[in-house]
This record gives sequence, C-alpha cells and structure tokens, in this order.
Amino acid sequence: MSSDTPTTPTHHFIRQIVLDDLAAGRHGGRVATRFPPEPNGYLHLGHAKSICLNFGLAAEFGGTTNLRFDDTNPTREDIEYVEAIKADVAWLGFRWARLLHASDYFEVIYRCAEKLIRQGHAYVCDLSADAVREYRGTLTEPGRDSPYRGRGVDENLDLFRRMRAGEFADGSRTLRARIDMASGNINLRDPALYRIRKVPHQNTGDAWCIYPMYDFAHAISDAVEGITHSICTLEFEDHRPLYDWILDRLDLVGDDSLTEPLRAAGLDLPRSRPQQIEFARGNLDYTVMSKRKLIALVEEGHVDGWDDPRMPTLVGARRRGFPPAAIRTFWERAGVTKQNSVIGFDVLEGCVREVLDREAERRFAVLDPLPLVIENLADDHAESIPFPNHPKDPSRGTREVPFSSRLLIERDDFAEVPPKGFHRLVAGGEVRLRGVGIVRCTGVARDAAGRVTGLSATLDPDTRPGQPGAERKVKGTIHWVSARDALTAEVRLYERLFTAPDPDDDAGGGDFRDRIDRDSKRIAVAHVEPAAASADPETVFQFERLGYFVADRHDHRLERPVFNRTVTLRDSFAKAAK
RNA sequence: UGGGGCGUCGCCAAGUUGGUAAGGCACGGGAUUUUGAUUCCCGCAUUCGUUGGUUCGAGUCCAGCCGCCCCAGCCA
Repeated sequence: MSSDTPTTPTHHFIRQIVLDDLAAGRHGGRVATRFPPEPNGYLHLGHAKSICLNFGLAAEFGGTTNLRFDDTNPTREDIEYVEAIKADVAWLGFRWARLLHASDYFEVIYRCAEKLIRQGHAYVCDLSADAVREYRGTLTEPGRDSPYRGRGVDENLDLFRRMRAGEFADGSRTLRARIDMASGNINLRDPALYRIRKVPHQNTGDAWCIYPMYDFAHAISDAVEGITHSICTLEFEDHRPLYDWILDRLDLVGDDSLTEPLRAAGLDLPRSRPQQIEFARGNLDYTVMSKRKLIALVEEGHVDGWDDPRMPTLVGARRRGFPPAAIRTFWERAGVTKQNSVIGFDVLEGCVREVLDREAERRFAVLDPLPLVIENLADDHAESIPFPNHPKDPSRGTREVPFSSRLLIERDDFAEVPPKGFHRLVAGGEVRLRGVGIVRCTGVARDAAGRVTGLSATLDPDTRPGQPGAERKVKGTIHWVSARDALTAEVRLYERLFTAPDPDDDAGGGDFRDRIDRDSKRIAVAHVEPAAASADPETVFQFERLGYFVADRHDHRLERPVFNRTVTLRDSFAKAAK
C-alpha cells in the first residue's frame, strides 16, 4: 500500500480478540483471515469494509488473508465475476496470500459429510422442500422430527453415496444434520448440509451433482485453510452455533484422513479450529447496496452500467476517481462494531478530498465560459506562465500555462448585481486573475436579450508577479484559461444518485426508483488548459476552485478529453448563501 | 407467548478490573492564504435509551421497562 492517511487505528473489539488470542498463544501466534465473496455480483463499498477489515487486520499482525470464492451454488454463480472481484480487491490495494475456492474442498467436504453420518450426526431426508418447511415449525413453535430422522447409519451412507452417484432427482433428497427440531435457533432445526443439483459447476464441471450448503462448506473451508479468525456480518450470528457444532464434531485438525485429498492434489494447507466473529456491515446514506437493487439500476437503464460513477460499486468508485486510499481510511474511520449504523456519504467525500488535496496536481478549467478581453494587452499577446503543480509540494514541479489577451473566465465569477459578500468580479470592480495580476472590469457586452456575452478589462501591470504591486490585496482571485489555447473537454458532472437519505425506505410511498435524481448526471463542455488534456486515463486533477476531476478510465483521449467530476471542493461561500 | 444481537454528542465511535465522558466528521468563531480550497487555533455531552437498586462513588454491577436490527432458502 502506498502513502496512506495515517489514521490511528481505533481500538475495536475484533482487534482486541486478535490481541487476546496472540497474548494467550492461540493458533501458534498465527493470524489468518479470508475474504469469501460469492462470485455472483460486483463488489461494492459495503464489501470494501469487509475487505479492509480482513486484509488490514491480518497485515497488522503479520498474518495472511486468502481470497476465497464461495462457489457452492452452481445455479447462481458465474465465472465472469471472478476476474472482476480479483481486480477490485487488487485495486483497493490488497494482495491475497492464496486464491482459493470452496469448490477446491468438495472432496474434503464430502468426506466430512460421511464422517457425520457415521457418527450418527447426519441423515438423508426424503422430505420435499415444502414438507421440510412445514416440519420446521415457526419462530414461536417448535418443529417436528422428519420421518426419516431415525434412519440407520448404513442406510444413510448408502443413500448419500447414491445421491452423489446421481441416482436421485434434483431436490428429491437432502443430507441433514441431526441436531434439534425444537431449538429456538432455527438454524439448528436439522439444517440441510447437502442438496442435489444436477447442474455443471463453473469450476468442477460435472464432477458433482450434490453441492454442500454454505454453513457446512464455510466452516470446513475455514478450518481446512487454517483461518484463525472468520469474520462475517451480523446476520450470521445465529449461525455460529452451527459453525461450532460442525467443527467440533469433525475435528479437522486432528483427523488427517479428511484432508488427504488436498495433499494428494498438492495442496498442503495449515489447519485450524477457527473462531467466527460478527460485525455490523457498513451502510451509507443516499445510496442502495442490495444486489437486487443494484441490478435493477443497471438493467433498467437508470445508470450507465456497473461502473457508472454514481454507483456504489468499486468499479463505479474507481471510475468516479475515488482513490483506494480514501476508501480505506473511510472504513478505518467508520470503525468496527456490532451496532447497525448509517454513515454519511459526505464522510467518504471528506476522505476523498483529503487524499486528493495531497495527491492531485492542479490545473485550470472553465466549465461555463464568459469571454474576457484584456484591453491593454496586444491582441496577439502571447506568453507562458509557469505554475506549480502542487501548492504545497514544490517537488511536483511546474507546468507552463499559456496566457493571452483573450481569456475565458467562469460565468458565475462575474455578477451584475453581486450578492452580499461577493468577492469576485463586478462591473468597474477589481479581481485578481490567478498568477497574472489584478484586473479591472471596464466594460460589459450584452446580447439583444440583455444576457452578458463578454467582458473587457484592463490589467494593472504593477500587480504582475515580481512587480512591486504584486502583493496588493484584492478581495477575490479567480481562475481563467486562454481562449485561444484552451482545449475543449467533455466534463461529466455527477451528484448523488438518490434524493433521499434512505432510498430503501418505502414508508413515504413508491420505491427506490422514485427517489432517483434524474439530474444526477450532467454533461458540460469545458475549456481546459493544455496540460490537463494530455493526462493519462485515471489521472485525477484538482481544477482549481472547482473540484477534483478524473480523466475517464475508458473514454478519455488526448484528442477528446473526458473528465468525470469526482467531488467538488468545499465551498463555504455557496454554503453560506443557502 | 421462540432464539440471537444492539442502544454514549447531529453522524460515526473510544470508554481496560466501578473513581468522576477520547477521537474523527459535521457545526460555530478566529488566524493565515494569489484556490471563498488547504492549513492552523478555539468552542462544541454535569451526561451515557429509561426507571429503580447496590455503592463513599456507576456509562461501567443488579433488576424491570422501552426502542431498533436479524432468523422460519434444498441462497450466501
């Protein structure tokens, strides 16, 4: 990881657990975590919290983190997401120790199932999905035992092997854990361990027609990979007793026969008895994060794709120009707890400004041009003015900005009737042209409709840099570009996608679609200095006084520059005006 | 009238074995500033969902209320 904001890691309960484990000498001093996405969608800002936590915590203690694809359900997963997920994790700045799949362990998981059967802890159930639901009971009423719960070990083993052999139809049978149909915890009411799905798997092809359920596969995968701290979100709290139940019965650490297939395949991994720890996922206001809604936004054309800069996806954030370091410090700042919370999107933007102020070079751009002619300069006046690339970092060097008598300034940097407190240009008034000197407005041209079409001004030569009057104070400083030298660029101005802090809240009627801000994307033709246009894609600049803009990852060309506005600068004048 | 979690400043969030409420963001004020940006100062919870109790002393212990979140996929 490169230059990070050194946010002091605040003390949180998971860090404390790791510290305690280390102090107690558990796991031989090892810290191993994993990030286990299901390859069925794009990663978003919420996933980033988990990624930062898992990778960050392990790294902090010299441990390792595996990237493991939780591919136990071939009917809903697709290999197309695998590469995207890998790219996102890498972009965020993390490197996995090993790249693995739950499907790498299918043979091990199968052996685990047989072991449970032999122990009398699992049985093959012939109940249909509907029947299972009926037998399960409700939140307040206990369930009833399946009629197949009493099957003997031999019969279960035979049936399970025949399930694997493909003798039975999809959904006709399951392997279930024999736990407690009356448990208050519904996860313990004889949960399914294996189901029949005669569907080819993206990784194992048609080698299997039975697939393990998440709870079973996940616990085993963690143990088999030597994970020490299995970090997941709050909704899995209820699953922890099952996680422990499985691991306690299997003894993957002590029973070599279970993992023999891995070693035979050349995969020799350390084993462990992992601990599941749950934390609250991070929510952001003014956005939606559920997979279903994200898909709807894309498929219904409300946005321009998964990587639309307004999307909370990591590819979206990337295209928006959010630096990975900003996302990392954002989640570090948000903290890790078990409290459900919603963090303001503006906090993220604050982190973005913080790293960009430090990292981004400065350039000039005018988004809404108003011509300004300097009368006391020759019409063909041409010079080149050196500007520092970064105001606080001389090592970033300088660039040459062409200057002439015909400039373009920002239309709202001039006012015929200035609002109170206005520091910019007014008819007859003075303002500083950044890096040039003080200019006085001597004329205002209007069209037939009375709209201002241009300004004329005189430049006070004494106030040019290096001259005795250069230090003279004026209230305002505005930016400019040379009309003749500026290049036009497409600039995409993005706002938050939703108009409501909680787009998911349907209490006021309608659904999240009704809260989409249709003006959240606007396109402007900007005039930029030459040194802005020549940037590589994904370069972020601060267009002085306007905000941070990133050269579009896909569309930016030297001949046709395209910038996305990442975030505006903080603007206390605009804020006070409201 | 099931089980599991959670309630500390507007938003996040520290608060070790009870000893008299960190920090960040936001906000208000001021200073610097050729970006109304950045930076820099200063201010910002007699109070910890609530009611009682224990104690010399409770955010921290006990009890009762109240509120919010999650669980009835052969999804993860």
